[in-house]
Amino acid sequence: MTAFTDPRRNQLLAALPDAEWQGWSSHLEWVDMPLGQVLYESGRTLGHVYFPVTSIVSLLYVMEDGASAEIAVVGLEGVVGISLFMGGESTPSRAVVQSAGRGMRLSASFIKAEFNRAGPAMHLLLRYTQALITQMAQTAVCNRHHSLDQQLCRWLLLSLDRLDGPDLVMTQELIANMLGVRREGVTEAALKLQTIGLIRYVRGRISVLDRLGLEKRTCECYAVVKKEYDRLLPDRPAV
Amino acid sequence: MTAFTDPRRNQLLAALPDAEWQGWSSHLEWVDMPLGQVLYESGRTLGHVYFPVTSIVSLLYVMEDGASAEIAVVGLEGVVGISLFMGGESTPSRAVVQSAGRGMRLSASFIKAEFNRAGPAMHLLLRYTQALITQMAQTAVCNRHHSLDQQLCRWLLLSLDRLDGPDLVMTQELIANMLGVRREGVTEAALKLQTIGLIRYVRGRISVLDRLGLEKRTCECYAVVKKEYDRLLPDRPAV
DNA sequence: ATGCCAATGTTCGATGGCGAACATACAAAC
DNA sequence: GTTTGTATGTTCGCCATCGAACATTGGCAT
Repeated sequence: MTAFTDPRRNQLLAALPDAEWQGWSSHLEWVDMPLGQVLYESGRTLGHVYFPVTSIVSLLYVMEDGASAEIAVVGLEGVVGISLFMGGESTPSRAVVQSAGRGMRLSASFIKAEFNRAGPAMHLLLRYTQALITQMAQTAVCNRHHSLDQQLCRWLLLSLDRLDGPDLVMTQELIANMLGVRREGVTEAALKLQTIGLIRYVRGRISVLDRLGLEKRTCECYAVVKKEYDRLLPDRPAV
Repeated sequence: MTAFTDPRRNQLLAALPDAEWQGWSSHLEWVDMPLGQVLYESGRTLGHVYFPVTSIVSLLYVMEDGASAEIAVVGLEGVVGISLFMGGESTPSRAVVQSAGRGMRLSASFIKAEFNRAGPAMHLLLRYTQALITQMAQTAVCNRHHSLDQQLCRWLLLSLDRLDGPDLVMTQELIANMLGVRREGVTEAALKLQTIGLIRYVRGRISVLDRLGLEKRTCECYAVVKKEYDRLLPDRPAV
């Protein structure tokens, strides 16, 4: 079983105490998560929660006029569908697979039952939810104050953290949709990054050449969020 | 006991089943919440959670350069300090009293213990947290896509919903700080609103004359958030 | 190999908000 | 009534992003 097919590459599943993991593993099922798949739609009740393993999922809000904005991103560090255990059953946002891959899912009834046991799994999911809240808050701040350049760097880093290698399969058009800006704006920003040697891209494939350079160029938002995830979600099971 | 001094004007306290309320009431204490008071600071562990009764609290992020942006607002419908029961103990944001008034507070240890009983109080707090998440998400969207004009309307409406009358005690300078924009921008937007007769203001006191007019002028974000609060937090105790 | 289409590159004027500087006006204190 | 400080009003040039229109390029299908 390689790192790519180990379900516990997902850090929430990895952080689950063994006792819980025993119970969960027979209920977890692999799902393919192709690019563009909509895991859930605004206002719709969810049937499952999804633990991305090699995929990345965007939470985004689609406005009445069709424009959109990314609210947060979920990858191997988290879970999609928190409204199931938070009690609301749905949210006004949409979840779309932003980077194809695989993940594990659990039925709504199972995760709710496990959550309501009020044990370590619940506390783990709640700490994850708080980290997600931080990401959303920082997205709001970033949208207010930072340049497209900086936001692109932040977005690339957030994606990179959730992938295995330095390559993202992602057109500028899609990035623009996520960030809620024009495609041309992304083109210009990406050109600058390529010119100074931080990235290289060809038709929908972006390679990050200089990760540190991106970190220097982005705003504080990236570090704030990363630090908070690290603080709230230690790598190994907590007793 | 007037509406102003009834602790259960706070809608979370009101929604608490009587059994829980019995246990809580002796631990709740009134606190004055003067304008500008910092309830908690970024990264600091909290000593209490606060249930605003007549006050309004802003959650905001202060950047390294001193600029700020409001992430969400909490009034009689909610509680300040969710990180205590979410398990993180702190957040990277700051909570500041935006509109002076009173509130009730509970010690960190008490609220954590109550939450961990995993009963109706926990589920109520979690549903509130989900509503707050929606507000944050919509703030991110609004910051990305909507004009200062629309955002000012949204902000006025959010404040109005948490107050008793049509008057806000609030300078344009402070509003600008919350929204993360320049004071001059707020002045211009407010002038327009005053010219068309939606509001009237004099030196730090804003009177809303035409609430419906504001609702027509603001973006969809306001309605999305309001609808979600109404859906997640029914007025009366849930069994 | 050719054609086609998705992806990227380029340019234009328009616009909303910024930063700075300064003017006015109200209200409370003296 | 005068003073003083806070609150609001006004202006100007600047810049990032927008919206639209169009050019170029790379890779896949046939």
